[in-house]
Amino acid sequence: MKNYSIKDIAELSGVSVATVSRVINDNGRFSEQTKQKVLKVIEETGYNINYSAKSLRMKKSFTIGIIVPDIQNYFFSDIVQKIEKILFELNYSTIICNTGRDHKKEKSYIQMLKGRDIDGLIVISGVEKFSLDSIHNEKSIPYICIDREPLDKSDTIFISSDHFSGAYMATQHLIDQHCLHPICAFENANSTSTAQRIEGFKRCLEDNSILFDKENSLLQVSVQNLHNEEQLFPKLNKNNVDGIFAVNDYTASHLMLNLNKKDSIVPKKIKLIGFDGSPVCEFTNPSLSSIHQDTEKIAILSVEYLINLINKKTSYGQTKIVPVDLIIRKSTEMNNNLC
Amino acid sequence: MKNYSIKDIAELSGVSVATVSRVINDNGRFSEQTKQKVLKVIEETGYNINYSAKSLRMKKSFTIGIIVPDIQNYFFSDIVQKIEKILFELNYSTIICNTGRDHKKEKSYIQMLKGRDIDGLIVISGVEKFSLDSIHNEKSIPYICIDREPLDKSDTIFISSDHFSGAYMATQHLIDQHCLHPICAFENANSTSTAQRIEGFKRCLEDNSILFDKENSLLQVSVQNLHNEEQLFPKLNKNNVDGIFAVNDYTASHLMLNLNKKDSIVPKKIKLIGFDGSPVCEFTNPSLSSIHQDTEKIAILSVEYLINLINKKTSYGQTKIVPVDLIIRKSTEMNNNLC
DNA sequence: TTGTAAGCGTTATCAA
DNA sequence: TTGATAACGCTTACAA
Repeated sequence: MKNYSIKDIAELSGVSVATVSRVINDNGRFSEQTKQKVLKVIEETGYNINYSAKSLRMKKSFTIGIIVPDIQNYFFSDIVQKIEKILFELNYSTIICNTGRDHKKEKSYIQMLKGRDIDGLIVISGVEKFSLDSIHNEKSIPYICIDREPLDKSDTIFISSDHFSGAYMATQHLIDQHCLHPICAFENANSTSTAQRIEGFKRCLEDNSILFDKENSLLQVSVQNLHNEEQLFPKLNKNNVDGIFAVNDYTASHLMLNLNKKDSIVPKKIKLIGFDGSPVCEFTNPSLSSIHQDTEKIAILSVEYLINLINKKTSYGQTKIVPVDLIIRKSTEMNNNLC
Repeated sequence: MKNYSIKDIAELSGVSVATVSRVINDNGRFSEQTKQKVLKVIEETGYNINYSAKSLRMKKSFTIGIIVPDIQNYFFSDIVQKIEKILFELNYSTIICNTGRDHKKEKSYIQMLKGRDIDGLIVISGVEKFSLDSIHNEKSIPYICIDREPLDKSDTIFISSDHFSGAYMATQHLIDQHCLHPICAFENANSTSTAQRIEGFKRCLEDNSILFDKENSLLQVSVQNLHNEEQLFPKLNKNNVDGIFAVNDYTASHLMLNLNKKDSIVPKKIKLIGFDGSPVCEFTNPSLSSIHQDTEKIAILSVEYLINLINKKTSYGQTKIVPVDLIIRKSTEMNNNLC
């Protein structure tokens, strides 16, 4: 079997290439008879569209790029998978670009995506503010930013979970569970969303008249080194910490492992809550309270707005905030049932 | 900024398009002087290669497709991410096709990938034996099967973890930990790898003179319904089950949640071991023993052989088995320290 | 309703 | 060392 081209189909069905093209794309007029004839030949030959040629001609590739830091991360793979599913149903191909948080790799990927004439781009999270790096004009690719602030908001549509409120809810929950000295744990505060979560934490303390000071209310940890982290307990004890809001489940779950290594102090002495709502929450011991992000909604919105942007059906410069939910599990349970 | 083409670059640097192409691809001869001139213009204009045109002309797309059931699954996302990383370094783009285990979606994806003139394909796991569906001839796309048997072994290279030995090791470990009545738990045995794991379990029982019978040695569970599974305990009690080899960590971890819901019977009454070596093993309580798959090795081998296949540097019909490791954690610990 | 032909941006052949 | 040009497979005026 050779690779048939539209020209072969034209010859085999005794019509011109133009007609074949019209039939394939159901565009323009042709008789039912020719249509059947052509379709039959296409069926028989197993003809396959050549997208390179089509893209070249139409300057449109039916391809969407996704820039994502790390598909190993549950939240990212969840959202990517959902976006991909929706796009597939819309007949778009997806090129997933896993940057590994490497700025050079990101640049390089964007270069490649541009060269492939992608119709649109979805940027998920990441450290710096995002910019497509091209002079702002009609040639630039429509893109959507999820959980990552664009350098220029008028360039794009910004979609984000309500990180601030989520963090606020988490912190308030700790306080409601009688935590007097809650702190916020994180690995780094580089990303937009982490920064917002920390802000939410801070605001909640203030609203509850609890002193927030950078030195003692924030705890920077390195998950990699957590298992041989000697300084953790002294730090916690010094400030009488009885509640920890970790900015994501990854940090929270590792923290829990460490805290409970010798004695089970979560939730008895320290209550712990994470952020993301990942599956690991169910498996930790005790199970981990968390803030659940609505990835389904984020995925749907992202695709919807991107497609609208591509078809110029909506305007740039919008911001969409997606609500989050507090999921209460055992890691923040009160000590009613102490023996 | 318009999108510059090679023609623009040619004009701006006062040479022909042919020369520009030669410089860009460093192929053919040209003077150092022209090279510098052209490179300078490229730099200044921010010229970007048009891959559609290049692919169309060269019948080569510098793109590799990956067919994968579900990137939510840790093992898959791990391996996909590693493959993608290696391919990126080799200047290949990757199109990740998440089939959701949907046969029609898979077909549709393969159609699309063919239309994009992909240079090669990596197929990861999946239910049925894989076939590219094209008459076997020179036009077919080189592909690698990971953990999924090809319909025709002479068509491809088959790379797989040593599922059989892994399962054998897991089962032997249960027996070494004094389990007298081990069983094997799984959701379904559709995939090649699961079937092999069950085989390994079976053989190990036989080698240890433990009776294997389909009815009582195998336990089919539905993770979805596990939390309200009433029949689980009667089944286990009936056969005096004291050890469970679950064919993957996903099943194992959910099983553990269920088994320990009321009393902690793992590992005291029942020892439990999984397969995959996913991160969740560290978080379950008790931590989950498992068989670790060497995804790094699998990824490296896959890319290496695929590239060789593309460049006709190796031959079809090979099979590569990648060794696995037994990781012992608390879920299979013996009851020395009973109080 | 159908056909002809130009052109999308490359690479590669052939000639200079 | 360079340049002119055909060809890759497709869509789309424009013509018939």
